[in-house]
Amino acid sequence: MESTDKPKNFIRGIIDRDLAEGKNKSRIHTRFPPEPNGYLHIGHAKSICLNSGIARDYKGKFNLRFDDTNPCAEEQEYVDSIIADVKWLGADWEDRLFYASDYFEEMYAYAVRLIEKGKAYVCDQTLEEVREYRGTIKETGKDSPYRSRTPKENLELFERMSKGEFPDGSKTLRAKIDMKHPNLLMRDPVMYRILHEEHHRTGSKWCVYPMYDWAHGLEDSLEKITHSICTLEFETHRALYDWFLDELEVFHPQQIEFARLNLSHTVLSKRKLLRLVNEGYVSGWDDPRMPTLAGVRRRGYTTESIRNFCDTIGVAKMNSIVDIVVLENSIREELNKTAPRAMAVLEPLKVVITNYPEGQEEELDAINNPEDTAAGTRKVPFSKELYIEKDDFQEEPHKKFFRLAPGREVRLRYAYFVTCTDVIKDEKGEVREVHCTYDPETRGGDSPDGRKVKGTIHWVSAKHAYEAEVRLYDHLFAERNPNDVEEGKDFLESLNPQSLETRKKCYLEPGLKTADKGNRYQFERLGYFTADPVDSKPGSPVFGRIVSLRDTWAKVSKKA
RNA sequence: UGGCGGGUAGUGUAAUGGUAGCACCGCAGCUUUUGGAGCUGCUUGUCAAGGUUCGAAUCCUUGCCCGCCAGCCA
Repeated sequence: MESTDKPKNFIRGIIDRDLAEGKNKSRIHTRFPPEPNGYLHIGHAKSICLNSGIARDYKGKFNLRFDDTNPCAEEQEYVDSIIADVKWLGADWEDRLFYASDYFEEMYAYAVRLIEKGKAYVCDQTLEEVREYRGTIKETGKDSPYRSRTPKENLELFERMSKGEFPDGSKTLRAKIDMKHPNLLMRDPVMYRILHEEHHRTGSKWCVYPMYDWAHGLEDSLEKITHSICTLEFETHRALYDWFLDELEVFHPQQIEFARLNLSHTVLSKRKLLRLVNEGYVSGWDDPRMPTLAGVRRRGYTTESIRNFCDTIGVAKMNSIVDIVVLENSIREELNKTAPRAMAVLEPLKVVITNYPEGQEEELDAINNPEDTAAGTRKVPFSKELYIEKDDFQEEPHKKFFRLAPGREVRLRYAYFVTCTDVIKDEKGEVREVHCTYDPETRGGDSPDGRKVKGTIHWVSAKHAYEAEVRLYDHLFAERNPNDVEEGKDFLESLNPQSLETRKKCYLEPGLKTADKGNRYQFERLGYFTADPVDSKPGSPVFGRIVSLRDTWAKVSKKA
């Protein structure tokens, strides 16, 4: 590869070699083949970025294909969400959106060819019999008694199967390979099963449906895919993939396997995510706490951040668990550069500027983004009564605490130097409000006499502040380890209780009232927040935290 | 006494026989109109034992450890 900024991995190494050898006439064609039985999650993003990234960098093509060969769990809603998510990630399939179900006719014809060749037969064994005859890891299998049917018989039976003459499970079409093969998958695998089930696209047209191993290679072959990239658990399937394509003597793509993504503290299993949705633990697949693409998008993650994340984690064949902080870092890195700053107070403490004229108001200039001068400035209203963050005041300051304390002068960001003169407490001894004096000479936050303050704190004008709702959900749904649930325990028991969403009132500078849905902000020192694209209403955005506190995660990790 | 695939700092990933690098985490210093921002620096690694070689993370042998496979799921 000529460019060094492109990701390096073993798959690109294979492609470089293939290209050097002129394989497939130096054509590169990849695909992403999800089954529409759930929403896509961050793990899928890895595959999408890998496949579409290769097509992009090598000037090849990339297909989006729905592997909809099992009507039982597949739904149009999932198809729609997957299309939206892949598009959001910026993968471009141009006009090549395909469905395995579009190939059912061709697959059928190929199956007939295999039967004619004497390489496939109709089997009447029950599920239990098939299992029993398959043998085990240590013992070889036994031939099915139906294995010796003639091609003529098989042809006739297969036709009757597809016409719906037999009930579900009564017959299968099986490849005739080797019941003693050390690889269990090669012991006469099922190619077609009978399923009198409504398919989300083909309706009731079919009642025999192809199995993954039979269908997938054909789909790849039909689309002239050059590199069929899939996850590690399909490694043992490659022998079968190759066997079918060799027997059929059709275009033969190369299957390459890589390790799927595991994220620490994160559930990345469609089955489990489906339970969270169905059992009401979350509001839906796009709940901001979900690791689905719809979820992280709603939470405030950007396309760019997910793509950078995928580049960062790399591609290999080793099973590994990527630390969740790597994901968080990817969005933090971007938002630090792009998100406008705003002042906000989550835990208010009232501050009265005693020497500020009663009823006076003024507007001060605040920088929108110190990382990006082009973002300009905005006006922030100031008045006699303010709110500051409770944490920004300590009556008896610790050694390393440089913010507000009795007798101490600090800067109100973009406003004035103030000095704390009084602390007002209630009968319980709790600090209710703090009185300060301000220095009118320090307007804007700099002192003409050059005196320095050690702390700068953020604030909002009590009178002007916009009272909004913030949601402090913690990151995703967290477990100590994704696949490491104790024996016999439900994974729900290991969910991090801090994932639970907390809603609270907060005070924001008034300009945020008109924040558009999906806008992202850095609330000074409090973190990154986004105006929820789903729950926000015009004029009253609801803000959700995008990145959770690093400290929280440190605590969780220590406990775990 | 099955088959297949893997083991590189704490984590993840490069280096296809030629200086073991990068990112995240961690630590230290500096800096900042709030830092979880910025800058600079630092610690830590080739599963083990043999072998081939001038030279091995890389090739060979043996061992150890880990993952996947016994759906009419994908």
